[in-house]
Amino acid sequence: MFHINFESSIPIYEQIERQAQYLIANGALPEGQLIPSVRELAKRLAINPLTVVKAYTALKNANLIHALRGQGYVVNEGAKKLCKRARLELFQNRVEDTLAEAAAGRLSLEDMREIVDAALAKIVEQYYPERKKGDQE
Amino acid sequence: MFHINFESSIPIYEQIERQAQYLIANGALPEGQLIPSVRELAKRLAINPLTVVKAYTALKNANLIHALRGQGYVVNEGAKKLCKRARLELFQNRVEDTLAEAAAGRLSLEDMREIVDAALAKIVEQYYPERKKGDQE
Amino acid sequence: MFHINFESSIPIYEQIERQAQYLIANGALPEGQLIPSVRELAKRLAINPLTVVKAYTALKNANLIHALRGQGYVVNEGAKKLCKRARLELFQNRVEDTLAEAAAGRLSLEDMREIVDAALAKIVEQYYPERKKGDQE
Amino acid sequence: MFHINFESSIPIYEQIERQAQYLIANGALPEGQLIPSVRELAKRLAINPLTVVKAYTALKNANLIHALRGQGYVVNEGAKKLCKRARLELFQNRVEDTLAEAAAGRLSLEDMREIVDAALAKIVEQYYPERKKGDQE
DNA sequence: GTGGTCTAGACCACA
DNA sequence: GTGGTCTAGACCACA
Repeated sequence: MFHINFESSIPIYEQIERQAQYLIANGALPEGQLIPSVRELAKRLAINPLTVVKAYTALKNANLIHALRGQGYVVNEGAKKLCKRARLELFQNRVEDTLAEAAAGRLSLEDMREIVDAALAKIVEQYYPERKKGDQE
Repeated sequence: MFHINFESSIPIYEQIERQAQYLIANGALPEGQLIPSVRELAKRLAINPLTVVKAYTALKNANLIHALRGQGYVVNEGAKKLCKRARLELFQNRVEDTLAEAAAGRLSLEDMREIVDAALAKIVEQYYPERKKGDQE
Repeated sequence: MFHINFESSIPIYEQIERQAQYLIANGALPEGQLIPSVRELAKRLAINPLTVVKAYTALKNANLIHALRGQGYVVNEGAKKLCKRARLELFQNRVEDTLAEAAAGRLSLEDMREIVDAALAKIVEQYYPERKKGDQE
Repeated sequence: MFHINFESSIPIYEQIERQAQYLIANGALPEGQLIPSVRELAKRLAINPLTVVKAYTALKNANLIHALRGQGYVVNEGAKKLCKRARLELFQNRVEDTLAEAAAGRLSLEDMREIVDAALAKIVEQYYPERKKGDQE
C-alpha cells in the first residue's frame, strides 16, 4: 500500500503524506477506516516512527484523519472529497506554473504547444492505452 | 538584468543560473561578452559572493561561460544554441513529469485534458495576447 | 445516562468521572444507590472495562462512592453536596484561569468585558430561555 | 522574551508557539524582523532544537513566519493582525465553552453570574489596577 | 552561520 | 497495544 523511494529528493514524510492522499482519493483508504498505526507503518517501511508521526500530523492538520484514543488514526468523513479536490488543484497549479515560467522565458507559443501535445500523446499511450487521442469527442 | 526572489523556494544560486541561461538564449548576454563580475553582481543583488561563485561554476561546467584570467567570465561560442536547447528540454521534462505523476495518481484523462487546455488558454491570453487559440493553423 | 464522545480530547475515563459527578449532583444517582457495574457500563459504552475501573477508582478516592463487596459501587452519604460544591469550584477555576490568561496576554479590559457579556447573553438565550438579562434584580 | 514552564502540562513547543503569537500581537516581534534562530532559542531555553523546530513549523503553517534562506525566520506581513484576531477568538471560545459546559450541567444562572462577576472583579484588581469596575461607562 | 530531515531511544497518558 | 512529546546526535543544502 505504502512504499518509499529512498533515492528521491522528496522527503520521506512527504511521500507518505502524498500517498495517503492518493489512497484516500482512490477509496483504498475508505472514510471511517483505521489507517496503519505509526509503529506498524514505520516497521513495514523500515523507517523511524517519528517520520511517520510527522506525516500523520500533517494529515491531521489538513483535516484528513483524526486520532482515536488508544486505537489509532481514522480517515475523516469528507476526506475523500478533499483529497480529490486537492489532487486536481495540485496538478492545475503545476501545469500553470510550468507554462507561465516558459512563457516568461519567451518560449515561442508554437514550441510550447508542440511540446505539450507530444507529452500528452506520450502519456495517453503509456497510461491510458485503451484510449486514443480525440476519443473524448 | 538579474533579480532575486528571496521568498522563492528555488535556491538563489539556481535563480542566477536559470536567469543567465535565459539572458544568453535571448541574446541579452551575447557570445564573447563579459558577464557581471562575481563581486559586482553579489553587491548589486545584496547576496553573498560565494552564492554567485556557485552559480557561475555551474555555468562553466555546463560549457556556457569560461574564465578570462584577470578579466572575468565570458559567454562561450555556441552558448546561445545550448541555452535555447536546454530551455526547451527543461520545459519538456517538466511537462512530462507533471503529466506522468498525475497519470500515475489515476487522474482521469478527461480532467487532465481539461486542465491542460484551460491552462494553455490562460497563458495565451496573458503572455501572447496578439495570438488567438488556433492561430497556428 | 452515560455517553461517551470518542472524538473529544477529554479522556474517556474523565468523561465518565465528570458525568458521574453531574448525575450525583442532580440527584439522578441518589445517595445510597448502586451505580452501574464496571462490566455493564463498559459493555453499554463499548469501551474497555479497565477504563471504567479507572474512572470509578477516581470517584472512590474523591469519597463519592464506595465498594459494596460482591454487589458493586454505591453513592456515598454526602456525595451530592460534595459534587455540587466541586462543580462550582471547577467552574470558578476555569473562569478565573481563562480571564487571568487573557489579562496576562494584555487583552484590553474593554475587549474582555465585551466578550464575556456577549457569551453570557448567548448562554442565557440558549439554556435559560425563560430568563431575560437583568432578571436577577 | 521566551520562557518555558517545564512543570506545565502544556507541551513545550506549544508554549513557544503561543508566546510567539503574543509577542507578535504585542509588537515585541515586529513584522519583517528576524526571530531568534532555532539553535539560539534552543540553547537559551535549554531545550532540544527539534522542539523549537516543531513550534516554528506550526507558526510557518499558520502563515505567521517564513524562512529566509540561510538567515532564519522572519515575521510575515499581516502576522500582527492575525495574531490579535486569533487571541480574541481563542479567548472567546474558552469563555463560551466554559459557560456552555456549566449550563449543560444545570448550574443555576444566579451562581453562574455571581462567579463570573467575582472573577472579573478579581482580575480587574490584579491586572488593571488603575481601572475600577464600571469605568467603561 | 541558517533551516530541513532523519535516526535511535526514552517516557508518558490512554485503552 | 495506541498516539504524543522530547532528547541527543547526525548529515544535508544553502548563504
